[in-house]
Amino acid sequence: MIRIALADDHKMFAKGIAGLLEEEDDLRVDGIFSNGKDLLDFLKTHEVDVILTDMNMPVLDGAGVLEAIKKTSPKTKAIVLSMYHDEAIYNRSMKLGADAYVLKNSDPDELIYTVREVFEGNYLPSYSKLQQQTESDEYTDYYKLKFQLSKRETQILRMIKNGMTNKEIAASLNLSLFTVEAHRKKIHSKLKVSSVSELIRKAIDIGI
Amino acid sequence: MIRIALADDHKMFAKGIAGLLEEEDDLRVDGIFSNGKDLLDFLKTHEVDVILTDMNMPVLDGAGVLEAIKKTSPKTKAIVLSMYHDEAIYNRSMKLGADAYVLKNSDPDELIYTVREVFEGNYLPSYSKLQQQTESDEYTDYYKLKFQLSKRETQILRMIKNGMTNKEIAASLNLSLFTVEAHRKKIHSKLKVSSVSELIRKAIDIGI
DNA sequence: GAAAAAATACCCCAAACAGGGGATTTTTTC
DNA sequence: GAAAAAATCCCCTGTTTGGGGTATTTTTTC
Repeated sequence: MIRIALADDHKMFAKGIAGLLEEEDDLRVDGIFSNGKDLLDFLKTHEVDVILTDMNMPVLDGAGVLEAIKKTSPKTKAIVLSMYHDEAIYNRSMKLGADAYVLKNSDPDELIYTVREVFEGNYLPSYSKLQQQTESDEYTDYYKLKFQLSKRETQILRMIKNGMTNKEIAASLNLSLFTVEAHRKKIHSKLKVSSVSELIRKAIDIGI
Repeated sequence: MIRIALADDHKMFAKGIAGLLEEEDDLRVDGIFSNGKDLLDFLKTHEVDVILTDMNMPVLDGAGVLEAIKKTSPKTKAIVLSMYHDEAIYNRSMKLGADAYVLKNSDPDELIYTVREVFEGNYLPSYSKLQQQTESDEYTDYYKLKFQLSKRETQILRMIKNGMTNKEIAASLNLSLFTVEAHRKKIHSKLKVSSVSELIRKAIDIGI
């Protein structure tokens, strides 16, 4: 039996995940919390095998949880739940000792699989696994078909969504600023938007 | 027994909500779908009392679901689940015949309460109810305390997040463009961000 | 009712974005 | 291997943001 505790400030989502995991015979959710502090308090008196934590939480965020866990109960495995396909957040999580990084809009089976593998100690986190999570998502596929974004466009859209400027994107991909601007114009026309804010919103909606 | 069917493209979330509702003795979830079309297909052969639907879905979105439902099974009540505290989306939902509009980051009890009231025919949707949903959220409270955003700042942040430009916001609130810019600068310094994209992301993180 | 906070409005300047065009090279597809 | 699509780069122009000020009026708070 794999004992689990989780923290996520979106209560509906937290309860949701818990129900999902409880359906599995070998998984048991012992605690559901909506911030990191409540989770850590719980862990003072209860032992679990795996914790799932969101990064953005009030009072004590995911980073704080990871740090504390690695100190106080190093045997406990930690899986980060994140809304963002963002390399910077991914790297920060790993540095803080996370054992896995799962996107919130990935398939529920993906999460269950990861919990088991992490528990067994067989899971080797990598950024390419994160790539796969978004790529295997059938709905992203649908939108890819609907909006016909090319690979480069998808990549750049993701970077814009993650808060990067055209200049930063150009530097990061070794492209001319003009090229990035050209891609951006194409993205705008394909997604029928005309500003960053609309763009980001659309990107979130279609789960890119 | 209130019979429910729901559609949301975030599978984890959909399964989550379902589990949450199933915990109540008087609620039963007969179908969980990840797009509007699958939900409508189900409704051809099954009768339910209340449907819950996300607005942003592939294949057939929430608007399409509402339109179809009101035609084919007008007795079925429809509740819109939305990520966005956005008056435009709210109004569109209502125009299309939604019986209620519930935010995804509101309290689970809020949703359960709304399902029951809508089923009983006692629920009168209003935009002020939407206001309450965000305001009663304890975590938004936490962030309000942390970042000390004023009312006006919160309002403007929400409008920026919803894709409006300073000019549009100024026009909509009957303010000078300078004023909106001034507020925006304050918001930036309070949230420690320096661009729209970071701003929107932060707004989503703190659930505004 | 005085002090503090919020909301309002304005100026300046530099940086970033948005949209219009055109053109070449590389890669994919059939 | 020809045609189509994707990716690259450049120019021009106007709009929108971002950050630095200052200052007055309105509202809140104690």
